[in-house]
Amino acid sequence: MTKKLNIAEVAELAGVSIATVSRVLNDYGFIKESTKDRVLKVIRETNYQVNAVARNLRRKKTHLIGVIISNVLSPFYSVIAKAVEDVAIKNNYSTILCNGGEDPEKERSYLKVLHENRVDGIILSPTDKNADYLNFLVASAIPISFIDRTVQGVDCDCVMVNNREASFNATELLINKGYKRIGCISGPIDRTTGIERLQGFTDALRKNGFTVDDNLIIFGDFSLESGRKKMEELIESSDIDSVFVANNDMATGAYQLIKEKNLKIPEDIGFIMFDDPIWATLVTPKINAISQPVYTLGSTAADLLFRRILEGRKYIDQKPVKVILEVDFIIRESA
Amino acid sequence: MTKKLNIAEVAELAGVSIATVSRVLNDYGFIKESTKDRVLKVIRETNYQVNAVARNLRRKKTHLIGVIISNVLSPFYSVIAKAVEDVAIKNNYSTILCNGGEDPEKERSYLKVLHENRVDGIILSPTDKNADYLNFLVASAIPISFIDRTVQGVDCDCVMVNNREASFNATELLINKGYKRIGCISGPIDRTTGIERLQGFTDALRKNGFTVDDNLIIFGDFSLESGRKKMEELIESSDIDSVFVANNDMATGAYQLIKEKNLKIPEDIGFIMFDDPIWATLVTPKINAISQPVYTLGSTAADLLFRRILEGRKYIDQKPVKVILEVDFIIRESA
DNA sequence: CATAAAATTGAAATCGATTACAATTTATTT
DNA sequence: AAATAAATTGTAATCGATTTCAATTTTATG
Repeated sequence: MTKKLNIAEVAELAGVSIATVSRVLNDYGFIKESTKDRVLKVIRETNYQVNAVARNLRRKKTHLIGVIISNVLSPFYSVIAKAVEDVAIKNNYSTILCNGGEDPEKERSYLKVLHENRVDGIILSPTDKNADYLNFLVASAIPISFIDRTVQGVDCDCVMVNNREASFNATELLINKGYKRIGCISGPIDRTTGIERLQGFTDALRKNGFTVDDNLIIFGDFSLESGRKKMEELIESSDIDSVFVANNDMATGAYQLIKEKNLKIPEDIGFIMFDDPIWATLVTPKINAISQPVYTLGSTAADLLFRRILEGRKYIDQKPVKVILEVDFIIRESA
Repeated sequence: MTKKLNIAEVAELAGVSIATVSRVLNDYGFIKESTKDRVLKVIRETNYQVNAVARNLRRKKTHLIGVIISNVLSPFYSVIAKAVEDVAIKNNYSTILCNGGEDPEKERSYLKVLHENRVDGIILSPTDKNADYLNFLVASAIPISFIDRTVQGVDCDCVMVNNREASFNATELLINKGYKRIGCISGPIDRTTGIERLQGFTDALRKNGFTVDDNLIIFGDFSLESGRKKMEELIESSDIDSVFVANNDMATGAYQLIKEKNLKIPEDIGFIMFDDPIWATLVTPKINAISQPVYTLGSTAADLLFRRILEGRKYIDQKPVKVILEVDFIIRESA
């Protein structure tokens, strides 16, 4: 069990002052080659590693960013996590990943932890219930980027996709294929993604002379389980001939149920989903899907964040940017 | 833009000493109710948040653990990440998630970052190339748990599954179904998971009087792309009638290819895979799979880690534990 | 009421680095 | 060789908390 040294002990061993060791650690100022070598030798031999906690305290920078997403298990969010992490590494930052779980309480508690740990920035896919706390964070000058969703009344950089338009197009495809009783498994309407996708759906119905039948619209919580359950309810209560599902996890659940009930796609039921999970092309027939530029979503949010983090003074007072990325609607064989 | 206060300023505002504020923050020692209320009032009104960096420095504890997995995108590792995070929260810890990417360099660099940041413990799915550095970490008394794989010559707690036995059983099923030319898409043999699963495969062949034909064994790197490519090579070079794929990502790629080539499962080709991704039951026919207790894998590793972290003195010198979990071999319709 | 015990508070050391500034050495320029 | 500039190193303050120890105030006890 080797004792863990601190900078003072390294200095002692090398026969120099603490300041000199710090200088070689950070490679700045003037140091004679020979003393530098001597210090480096000690560092190497003792396996000394700086204490980043002390360094961060002094520097008032942690080189840490926090990411709060609602579900690491979802292929959608895990790609985002990866993208953010990639950008972070490129900027020499590490990432604290937090699983908000669509739970405002948990989200709030994570925000607190991240703030207490003085992360240099936060990327958040918010649940819309923590506006006050978020405004407090914004006020205390910690950069935040929203991803996938925003929060009313909080003014931050954000990156999203054209949910409404994409949902509109998807629904219209169903209409054009001749489906008449089109169901929708929507997300919660207190998420911007939930409401916007639903709006796109109803927009399309109205524009094409359909009446919007509330019985055909049912609300899940974006989880697989809810997708499955809501699909079952939809099939049993209303006589739908097709369905638009508002995200990949719910779509997975819905598809499970359709398969169990032995319904044929696209004959018995037309199927279109927001997101394009890997299984969409593995099953037969292949599923029509709205493919989001997920990686870009994440990397863009991270880029925005680092712009503020790194070029602080220059960007800090700039108005927040809102980036809307275009999705790709892929027509395959399910409607 | 509210200024961020420190404990001294809070003390000032409340008209007490720093020590007193610290006492109410941490709820210990004797404090008069009335002064406590006064301090709490100031804290509330100013939205003061402790600086965890300073606290961590003084306490020599960060309440942070690090998790290095090789791919957040893989459903396997993302479940592990979730499990670890769940356990961490329960213990009032936060998690720094790092994507090792099957790259020893990157893994090494992350270990360094985690160590510098003085995380209280590390969970690692290692690549076997950083034994020295790991031993150095072990020596400096930072608790480590291996998950999914181990490293030769490094003595840590670890949690794995019975890879060899499970692969044996899976392969034997293929044999019993009458397949004669059984291929294997193996993982890299410098990962314990790679070698063990391959051993299970060859064990089964030998026990059943097959000769082990090197042409039927091909090595991927556990990624989707490699699964796809290796499947193609296998089909073109050897005339296999069935295949055992050593993990879910490679299996996904392999399945993509099989579908593109319009091969029928299980008639043209029998298919069995290690892991049980969500799509295994979505496709037709459903795929036989070796289902790992993934969540338990993660939570167990985390439990072991926290045992060492929290009950330090008591466990610190205890011999490392090795936990082997049983997988579930699910026979469906693909062989 | 004096005294001991308990409660309450604060002063100052500490954690381990960074960094401004001062001090000393060495090199360069007249 | 003296004066000046540049290079090298060290001292001490600082970041923002926790915690030990001592000092002071209250309360309890005989």
